[in-house]
Amino acid sequence: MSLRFGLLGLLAESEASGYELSRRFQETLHAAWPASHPQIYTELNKLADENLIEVTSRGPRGRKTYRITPLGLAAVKKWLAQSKVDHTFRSDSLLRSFFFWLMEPADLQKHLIAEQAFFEARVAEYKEYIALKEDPSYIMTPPNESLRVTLEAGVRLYQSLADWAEWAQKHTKDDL
Amino acid sequence: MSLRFGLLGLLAESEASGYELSRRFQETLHAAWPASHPQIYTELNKLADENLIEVTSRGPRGRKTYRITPLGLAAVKKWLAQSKVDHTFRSDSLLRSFFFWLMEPADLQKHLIAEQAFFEARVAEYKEYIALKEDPSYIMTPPNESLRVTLEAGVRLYQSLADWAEWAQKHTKDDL
DNA sequence: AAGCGCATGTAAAGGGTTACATGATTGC
DNA sequence: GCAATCATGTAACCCTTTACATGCGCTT
Repeated sequence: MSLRFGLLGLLAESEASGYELSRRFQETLHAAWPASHPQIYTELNKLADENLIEVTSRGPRGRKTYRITPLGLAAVKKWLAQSKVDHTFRSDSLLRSFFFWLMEPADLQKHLIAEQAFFEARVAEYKEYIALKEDPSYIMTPPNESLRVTLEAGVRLYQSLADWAEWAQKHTKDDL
Repeated sequence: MSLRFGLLGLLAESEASGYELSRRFQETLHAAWPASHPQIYTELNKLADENLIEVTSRGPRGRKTYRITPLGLAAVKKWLAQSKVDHTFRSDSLLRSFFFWLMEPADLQKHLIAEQAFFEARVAEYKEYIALKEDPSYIMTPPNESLRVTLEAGVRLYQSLADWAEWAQKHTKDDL
């Protein structure tokens, strides 16, 4: 159910075509909610059927530009204000940690070092993005303010996992 | 693909029936990889077909106890040592944060307070679990050592989100 | 004219949730 | 005898991924 609201949320900011939404998903929302292009195009057609969005123009190569309707805007706002947050959490990374005891110590150390590097790379990526926004020449629109808040979550989340991976290296080494 | 390895990993520790595995998933792995009972029973039958596990006994009420086979044990170990970690991350909670600018300030504050409380409750839960393990009378088996490492990840992860939710309250308030 | 990027889709398969269904055993 | 818990499963539906398919427009 979240994909549709991700799309509606992006369209609340400005009109866009499926292709543009696909790219914006890739660049930003992807970190919190991955979506592939067939899924996006399918969902856009459904949203249009339900009158939550509408086609405003057709360009070259069959390009369709969508705009959110008042009905659609009301739907996102209702989702944000009234629906229960789904706290489902799935992580291959953490699932593996339950079974570290089945790994060769050398493999485990290698694994944890790679994990730490991965998480730190994410932290660096988000910090760089934040730095761009803190440049005084950068125009702070409301959507950009929100993006700033999301990026802060990303930095903190991945920093905590990087620290964990580092801690786990020491913790599992001591026990040998 | 991760579900099967979650089941194999649990069976590597000891024999169990589908019902027991279902309950153990609920208690522990659930936090990193939720699984419902129809999914578990279906997967167990597939694993048995592929000779990765085998039925060792049948009890009352059609109860079947499964044991991991050497083939199955090799499969989990290979998964742990050789397969790429899937870093896919999905979070309704973070997705919403992209669209905070669409919320009424009062609703946003309420939302962030509730999120903080939720994350803090998780932290408390995991810390309590860790405290149990740190009791000197507690026997530290290898699986329990790993569980300790996983719980540490849980504490750090949810603490970072709780801190973020608190930070976001201030950050979004200042801008009004 | 060839090749790349734009642009949208369909189809099949896999993974996951929810609802439905059934029946045995235990404890009161 | 009744209710709760044990115990396993099927069916339908939804969401997501991957592979396949098509064609336009721009640049070289």
